[in-house]
Amino acid sequence: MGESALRKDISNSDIPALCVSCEARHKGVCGVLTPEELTALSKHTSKSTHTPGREIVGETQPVTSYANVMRGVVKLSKMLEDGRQQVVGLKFAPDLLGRPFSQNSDVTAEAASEVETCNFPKVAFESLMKENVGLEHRVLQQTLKELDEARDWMLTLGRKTASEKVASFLYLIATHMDPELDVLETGTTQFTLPMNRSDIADFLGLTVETVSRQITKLRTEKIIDVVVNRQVSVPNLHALRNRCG
Amino acid sequence: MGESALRKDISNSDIPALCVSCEARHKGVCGVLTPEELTALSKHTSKSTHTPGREIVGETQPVTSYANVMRGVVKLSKMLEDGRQQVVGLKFAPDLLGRPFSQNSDVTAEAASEVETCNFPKVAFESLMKENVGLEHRVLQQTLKELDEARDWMLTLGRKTASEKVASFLYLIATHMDPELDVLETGTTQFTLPMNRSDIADFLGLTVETVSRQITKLRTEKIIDVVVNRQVSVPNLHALRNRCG
DNA sequence: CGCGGATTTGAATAGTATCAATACAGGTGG
DNA sequence: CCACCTGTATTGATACTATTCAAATCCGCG
Repeated sequence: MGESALRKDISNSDIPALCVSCEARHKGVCGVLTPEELTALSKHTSKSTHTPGREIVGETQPVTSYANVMRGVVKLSKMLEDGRQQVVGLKFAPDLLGRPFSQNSDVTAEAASEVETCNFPKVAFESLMKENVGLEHRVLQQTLKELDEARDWMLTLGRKTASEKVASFLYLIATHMDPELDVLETGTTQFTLPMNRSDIADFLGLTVETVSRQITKLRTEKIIDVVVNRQVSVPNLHALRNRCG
Repeated sequence: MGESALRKDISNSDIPALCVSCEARHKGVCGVLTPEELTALSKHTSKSTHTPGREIVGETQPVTSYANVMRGVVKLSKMLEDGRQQVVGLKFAPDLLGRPFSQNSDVTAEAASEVETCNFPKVAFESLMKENVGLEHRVLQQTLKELDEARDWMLTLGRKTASEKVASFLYLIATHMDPELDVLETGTTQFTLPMNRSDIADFLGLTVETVSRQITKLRTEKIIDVVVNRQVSVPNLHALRNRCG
């Protein structure tokens, strides 16, 4: 097991071209990697784009690679034998996709919107985790964040009304889609929903019809403004927040 | 930062008395610690017992220690301002209680049944994590397990009927309370529910009345036998499993 | 412009919550 | 040891929310 010499004084030109403008290098797991490690890893990486609905990683199917979400939204979902489906998480850039130390993921990862990912082989990443303890630390941090989010959503699924669920979803998207958005800001925010009504219903544990009715209700109450289908604008984020229960 | 010399050839007598019969040392996070580390950590540990309902760690309140669950069941819950509550997780021995790297937990940990914990200061444990990378690895493993469980439960909360929810809960308890139980076993299993109907309702996102009705229904259908209130026996675990959706 | 899938709207129904009353379990004191 | 008492659990009647099934409308796109 080699010692990894840490050198911070390396210019940007030593960083792989792929990584230079990547969000994951700053806020994601790659942030703890040295230029040398980035270069080594980048030898095995490939970028790919996924159209909405395209399955990225199947349920209980062997997973041989990890991927950073670079653009778009990925939905993680679970299904019952009879087809009932539940979206159990959404991944935004620069989140990491992949279940460490497990040969098969028990969730399905699917592109919700148009998605761009940066993929690297499972083995390459896991051996890097052994060399650079900071990387494992970062993975732990992200996993803890995901756990917090999952538990927040359990409260939504178990205890909120349909109306509160829809408001919570819109609030979640509003605060995650626009990186510039200051959560304390009360000004108008506008965004494109990264998924269709059916996916939203599966995320909220509701039917499409109920989601649609609640969106209509929020619109007539002037909490949101649906410009056209997926285009939503929120005049006052606090007012929306107050509808989340 | 000192190097930790690994010596495996140390007899049991070097292990702190507290740890000798502790489940956490075998299956829990303490399993990766060397006898020296165990001894060092045990200087700061204390055992405590909690009666049902006793709050172990409060929501958004500073957390200064971790704890291993040694006996009993701890429930983790979240609450809305208006009092609606959702249980977001159950901890059994030898699970670790505590949110790494965060000053305040956003969930409330409360003894569901009578609980015994082994507590150690946050700082002692976290500095040990820095020295022994295996410990952080173990924490990551447990966090990933919790995330899997949280997502499983999201499917239950979002997509299952009241009847399936209650069956799922009973199945979960049946397979977690009796460590001897082989899940593939079809023989009769009997156990004591570690919590009251109100807690069960908060775990399932239902009301007490609905939980009660569904238990009654499962009983009349001979799927379970309620000996007395908390004492449940399951003649055929597969039959119960089939009711989980 | 017209087609097809997505979304919204409508009416009837089912499932769960709510409110109220009763029954039960388990502990206490006579 | 039994009667009582208190909190927990069950049962009942009704209200209400969300689902289901069906139809209409909208949106994006060729």
